[in-house]
Amino acid sequence: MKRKGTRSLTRQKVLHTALELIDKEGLEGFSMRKLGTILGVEAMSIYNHIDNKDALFDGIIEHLMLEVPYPVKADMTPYDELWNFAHAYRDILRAHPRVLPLVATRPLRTLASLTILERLMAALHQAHVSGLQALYAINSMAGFIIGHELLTNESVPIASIPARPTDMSIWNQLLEEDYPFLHQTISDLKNWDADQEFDFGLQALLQNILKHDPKNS
Amino acid sequence: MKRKGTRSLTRQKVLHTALELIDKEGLEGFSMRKLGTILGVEAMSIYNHIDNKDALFDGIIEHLMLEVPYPVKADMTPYDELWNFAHAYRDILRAHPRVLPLVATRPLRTLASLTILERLMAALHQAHVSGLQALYAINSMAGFIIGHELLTNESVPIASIPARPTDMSIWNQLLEEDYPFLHQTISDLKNWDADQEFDFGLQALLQNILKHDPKNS
DNA sequence: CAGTGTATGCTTACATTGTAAGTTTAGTGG
DNA sequence: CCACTAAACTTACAATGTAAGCATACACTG
Repeated sequence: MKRKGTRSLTRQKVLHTALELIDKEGLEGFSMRKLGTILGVEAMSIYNHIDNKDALFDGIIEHLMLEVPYPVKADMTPYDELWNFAHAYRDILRAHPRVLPLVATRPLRTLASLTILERLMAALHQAHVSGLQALYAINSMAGFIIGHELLTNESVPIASIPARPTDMSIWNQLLEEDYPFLHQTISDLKNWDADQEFDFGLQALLQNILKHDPKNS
Repeated sequence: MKRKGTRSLTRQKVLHTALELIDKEGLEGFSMRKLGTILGVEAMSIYNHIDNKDALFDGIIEHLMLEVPYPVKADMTPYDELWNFAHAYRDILRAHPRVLPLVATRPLRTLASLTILERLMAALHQAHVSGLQALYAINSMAGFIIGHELLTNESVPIASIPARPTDMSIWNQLLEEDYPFLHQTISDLKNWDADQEFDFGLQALLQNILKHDPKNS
């Protein structure tokens, strides 16, 4: 009985394992008791390292945000810097699809990503976008990233358009006379691509955000 | 004991009351028992009208989507049609802020909003945007709307920027030397406006989406 | 109108959840 | 080596979603 009372648990280990558990079983499959079992510990022991379930979730998100790599390369244009960050952020979200509802739902209550924000502001400043405009730009981009990921992530974009070409059951019900334009795009659906769509929207946003700048650097 | 066995409950009433309950108490304050009490009925009776809690939530979302008015005016440009729809959609979301996590999280599994989709496609077609491009455009817009609303709605945009000018506690901790660009925008925060930010992003998106069309109608 | 089927509501019951409260254990500093 | 303390364990409870079975009253049948 070597593990009784022994200090083996750490906050890091709790967060890490919790993330793994959610990745595997989803949010509804998650419970403090299961987490405890995996950690080889009673559920209540976890509460020595985190305040409660909500705080645990906040910790997981912070943990995730810290993993977003900020793209640093020499002589990068502001456009590319924003573009690459957006993709890096999206990649993290896509690496943990079942955590997405958490990220989307709860505000960042931490200073963790201030550094990232500062760098984005710097990039925009370089493109002569600053102050409120820069904030608006960043928030618009962040909103788009999260929102688009929600719509795309094992789910169905607005009004039951199948995200994956596989589940086209509903589309077969579309009568040509009722929904001519939708009917017309059924054939295009096989070429639908989430990444392309993301790039489409991101490009539209960034081009307009940075267009006020005559020279692009 | 006049109400025993009497058919008083309807699916509509259940959905409507559930929406009200969530509006008032939030998602975590919601329970089948509370809903039953309000309806003057035992919790289990509700299950005669809906399959389970999840189906109830789906129903609420569908109910909400049906309330989004599609803007119809004569001689509207496609741009204005999309613009107005985006605002109508956002208005509904903002009218029920505590339902937002639901809308954001769960896919539309219903045919309810196909009509809206069809009309958006028509508008885009009028602007000579069709097929996959049109889908990408609509989904980008929808993603932006939901995502931005999530970031704005009683919450904090990426990295603890206060959505409302009121809670600026964190910003005071910003040292000028560590975050010069952020520090610089503190003074601008009092002018921060969610609506302006939304319009900023929406405009950026729509302008680029429709720019392929030389004449704007 | 009598009888019967069925949709609707009620009652009871159970497993699962988060976590408060109290107890035990084991490493650490004196 | 002994007391202190942090960490883990145990127990307990209230709240949740919902399965199963029972009761009632309305809608038809004849």
